Amino acid sequence: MPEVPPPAPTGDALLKVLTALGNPHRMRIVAALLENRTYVSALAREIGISRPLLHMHLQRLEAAGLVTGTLEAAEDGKTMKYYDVTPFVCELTPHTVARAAATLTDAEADTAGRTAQQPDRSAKEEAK
Amino acid sequence: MPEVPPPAPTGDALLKVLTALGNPHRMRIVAALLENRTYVSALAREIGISRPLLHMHLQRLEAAGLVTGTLEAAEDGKTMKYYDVTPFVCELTPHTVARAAATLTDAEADTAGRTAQQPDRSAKEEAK
DNA sequence: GAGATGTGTCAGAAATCTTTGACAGGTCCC
DNA sequence: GGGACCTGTCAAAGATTTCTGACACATCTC
Repeated sequence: MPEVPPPAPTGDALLKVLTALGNPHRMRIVAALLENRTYVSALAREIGISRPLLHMHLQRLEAAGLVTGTLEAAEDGKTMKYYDVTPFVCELTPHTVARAAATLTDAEADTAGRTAQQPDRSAKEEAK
Repeated sequence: MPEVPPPAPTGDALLKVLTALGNPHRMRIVAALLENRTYVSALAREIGISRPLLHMHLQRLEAAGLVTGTLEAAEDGKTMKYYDVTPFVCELTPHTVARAAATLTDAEADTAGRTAQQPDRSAKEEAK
């Protein structure tokens, strides 16, 4: 097993995780997916929301790196998208929050697209 | 130190923490307050936002239990509200999220039924 | 008194997030 | 050819959150 480094998330990454998890539906989605992986339609029926809505929520969770979706072919040939939760670990304390806040790229001028994910980060800010 | 009990936050409490922390300004507020406590007006100048806006953000953070504000009298008699960050600890993993999701009192919009339930227990300041 | 500081509140824009309904495609089985 | 499933997308409403400009009060100093 490789060394487990301190996550030390960048400000943007932590912000994405927090906004992704800060929603009742998405918390329930993680809970349902942790118990047993399923595909989109079944999950929508399970938690009682529409498919387009679930699709959006899953996209948000996946963009934050909390779940991963894989397109799989069932025996009968139908393609279904199964989702699994990522074994993420994130410790939330004043210190970790402050540390992340220091690397927040506030004016996020990312191209407006639906596949918005991990913007490149190269600038490290040096305070004081 | 004695045994540190697992926080085991209720779904609503965790949700409140996540939505409170899931905002660039509020993350920066926690960071600034961790470095040194201040009063509202000074903090507003420090991070460059208006006082009413900061007031709202602080209220949100305090409602989540992440910071605490105390009204103190300066030497010259002016009353200023100083804020400190609470030493919160919250581990974010699929398991903790799922555990919290199980106790979510989400559907608060109960159109027909009237269930006795007050998730909000805020102590009001005594009006002058 | 005026002017500086501090506190808090309020309505209303502005921006963002959530949700719905309809649409597109695909594969199977009767 | 339907249906019954699966996948995805889109535009537009609906509901929240964010933000700004005012306003109110208080104290101290000039």
